[in-house]
Amino acid sequence: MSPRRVDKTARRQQILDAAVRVFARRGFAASRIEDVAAEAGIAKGSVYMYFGSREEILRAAFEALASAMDRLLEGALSGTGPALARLDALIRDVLASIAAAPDLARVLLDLWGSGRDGDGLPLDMAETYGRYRAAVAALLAQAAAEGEARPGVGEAEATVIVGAIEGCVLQWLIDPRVPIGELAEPLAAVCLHGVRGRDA
Amino acid sequence: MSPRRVDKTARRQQILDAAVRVFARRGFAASRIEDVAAEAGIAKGSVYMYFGSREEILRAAFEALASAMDRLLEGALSGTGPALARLDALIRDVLASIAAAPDLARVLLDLWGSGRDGDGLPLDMAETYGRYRAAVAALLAQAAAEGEARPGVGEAEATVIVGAIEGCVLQWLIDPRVPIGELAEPLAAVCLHGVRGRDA
Amino acid sequence: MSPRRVDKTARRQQILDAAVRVFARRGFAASRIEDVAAEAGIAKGSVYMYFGSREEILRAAFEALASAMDRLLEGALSGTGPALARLDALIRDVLASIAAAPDLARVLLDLWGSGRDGDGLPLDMAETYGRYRAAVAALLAQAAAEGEARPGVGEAEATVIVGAIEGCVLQWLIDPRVPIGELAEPLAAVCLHGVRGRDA
Amino acid sequence: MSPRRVDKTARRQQILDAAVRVFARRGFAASRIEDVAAEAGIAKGSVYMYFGSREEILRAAFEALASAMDRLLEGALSGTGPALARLDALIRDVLASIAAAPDLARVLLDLWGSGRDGDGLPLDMAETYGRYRAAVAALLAQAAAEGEARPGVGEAEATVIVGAIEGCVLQWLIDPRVPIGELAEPLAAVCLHGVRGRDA
DNA sequence: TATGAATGAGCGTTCATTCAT
DNA sequence: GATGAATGAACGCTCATTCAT
Repeated sequence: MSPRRVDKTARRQQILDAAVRVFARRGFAASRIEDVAAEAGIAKGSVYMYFGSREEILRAAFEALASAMDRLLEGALSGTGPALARLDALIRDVLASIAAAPDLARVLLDLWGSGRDGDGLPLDMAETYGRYRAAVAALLAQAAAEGEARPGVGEAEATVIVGAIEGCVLQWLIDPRVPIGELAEPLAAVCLHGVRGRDA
Repeated sequence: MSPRRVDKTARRQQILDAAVRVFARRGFAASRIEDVAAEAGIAKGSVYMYFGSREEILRAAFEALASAMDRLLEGALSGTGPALARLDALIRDVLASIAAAPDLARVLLDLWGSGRDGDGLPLDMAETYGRYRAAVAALLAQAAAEGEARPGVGEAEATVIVGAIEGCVLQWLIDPRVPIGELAEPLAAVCLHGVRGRDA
Repeated sequence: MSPRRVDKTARRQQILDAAVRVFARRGFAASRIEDVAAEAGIAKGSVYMYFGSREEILRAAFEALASAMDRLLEGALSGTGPALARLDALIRDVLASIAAAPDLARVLLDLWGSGRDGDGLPLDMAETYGRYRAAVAALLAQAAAEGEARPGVGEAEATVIVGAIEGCVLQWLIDPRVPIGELAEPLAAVCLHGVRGRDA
Repeated sequence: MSPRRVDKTARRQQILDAAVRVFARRGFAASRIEDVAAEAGIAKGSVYMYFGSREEILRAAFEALASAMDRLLEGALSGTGPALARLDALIRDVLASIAAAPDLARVLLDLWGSGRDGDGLPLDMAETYGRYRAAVAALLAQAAAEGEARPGVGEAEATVIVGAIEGCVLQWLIDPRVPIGELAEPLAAVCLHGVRGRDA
């Protein structure tokens, strides 16, 4: 009548957190369900009470990442103030967000490659990055309207800026010695002014 | 040098090319030795006459990619002319190189994540990207010396520029609709002048 | 006898009925304890308050079937009147009994194969069918004594008659379009007179 | 250039034979692929070179059984001579066929129950038995035309005769002490003349 | 040299059973 | 009593690798 009570949502999150740590350490392909269970301190079979399959855990990690990113984009778009300042803030927020959850960020290495032919993981990373670019493009368009960006900046420049951010993350993922925490400043500076400098 | 029909090197290359096509299509994790053999038009067991293991094929792909990149970096560093022009040319060359061998480029998705705990693949991607950044940093330093870049540009800006290039490649890998071929121009423009523009 | 809502026996029967429906639908091998519990409207763990194991439920179904059959055989043997008439009635009763509880009958498909090496189910189906044959043989012997069956009919003919009955049931189990309800008449006719007919 | 050579068909048959022995012993549900492989003297994985799944092995057994039966029915229908004599011969042939391959016959216990909801085995046992009944019905119709069976014998009587045959097999499967080899005579006698006897 | 049949370790997933509440 | 979360042994299947030919 009063059975064992558990917060299923919390449990699921606990497993997801454990999985993210394991994925970060070994990569998704080399991560065994048993590793995840051990990291979560539960039995192998128990994982399947909360996730239907190994892939579903990866998808959950993707969703966590994507919704965090969407929150940031939303914030940048709905903010007030000059567009360029908001772009600058977005750059800082994205890097801060990644530094705050580095294990989750490491899963990007597995996520970027997902969705190819055989893996049954239609994560729609493409759409997520599309939204990313669209948000940055919108900020650039506003900045141009405000006279703070040169006329004509558009999708291509948005791709470059998104690329610069994600490319910095990529380098840090490949080599943790890359000082991700100190990159916000130069990242914003280069994106806004280039290496020739504000007045070169 | 004394070929009986095809020499070992050519055969090995043929298998590597086939493997790269398969990896590009399905990702390394989902690529079976049998798929590679079939794509190469040989028998499964024959692959092992040229590669010691499945991982070794991926390592060979990495080496092809890394040496192509080194060749480009070498060219940029040893070239003559203004450093900024050589950086601009490097950016174009990298993108052209990727567009010329898109399947090999797609393997980056698997390579970036390699070298983690469990996968027995000490590829030293980190060092490769370190050389990449060092080359760009050297160009920036020269440009600064030439008065073409603002003083103080260094490692951090090099990381941002490498990030911008690779981040554009990343976006194209995630979504082939991203027009990688048209990105050289805006990439160079943003890296050199930022979105505010040459005279903003 | 002192029920707190429902007594244990009724609850057990309720679970058995549910199990029989599930077994009939999916077969024993594909039937999960959870399916049975859901069909019974109780929780999975509760099944174990009434049955020691999954196999024990199947054994209970066997016992229900066997005791129903024994009741029928008992009736035929203890009845009065000509033996052949009682055999005729037995045939009708068996078919009627099966038509009255078709789900239970479907479990025969799982029961017939039980008791083999690995399944830990010593159901003694063999003995049940032995009693079945013995009863029919007894009726035949009486019929022969009454001059209503040819002399010499014995175990073998009993096996054929039991076979004919169960073989008709088998065909209906395999294909429900077989009109089990209309088979009593021709079954009795063939067993008693053959296809050549009463006066062929 | 001259790789190991095997007769794939023979190998497949060897595995099927082994599987049939295992299925006969433990039943399909309790038979592990590893048991089959061990019985065949090969490794577990090798089974999958010849069968796509565990179920496919059972299906192959079904097909062997069904085609043997079809051959017998074909023979009876295409034979010459009085229809009743051919029915008599069919009965003997079926029993002889089963006695000649008792392990294969034991698989019937698993086959009869196949094709239910959850098991993904659309074996069409129903159609096989439909052909069986149709053949017997055709023989009976011919016999009636020849004046050797009473008019009006039809599908129902065919069902009874098929039932009698298969029901005898069933009893032998349940209890190997049932003398299947000695049942042809009484089976034919009862089917043709009933227990009252030729001239009762 | 090339082959492809054979291997067997390894893993994802299932589910009967247990037991704390 | 009743529950349902948790367990972990078990098994189907895969596939990198080997090796006899």
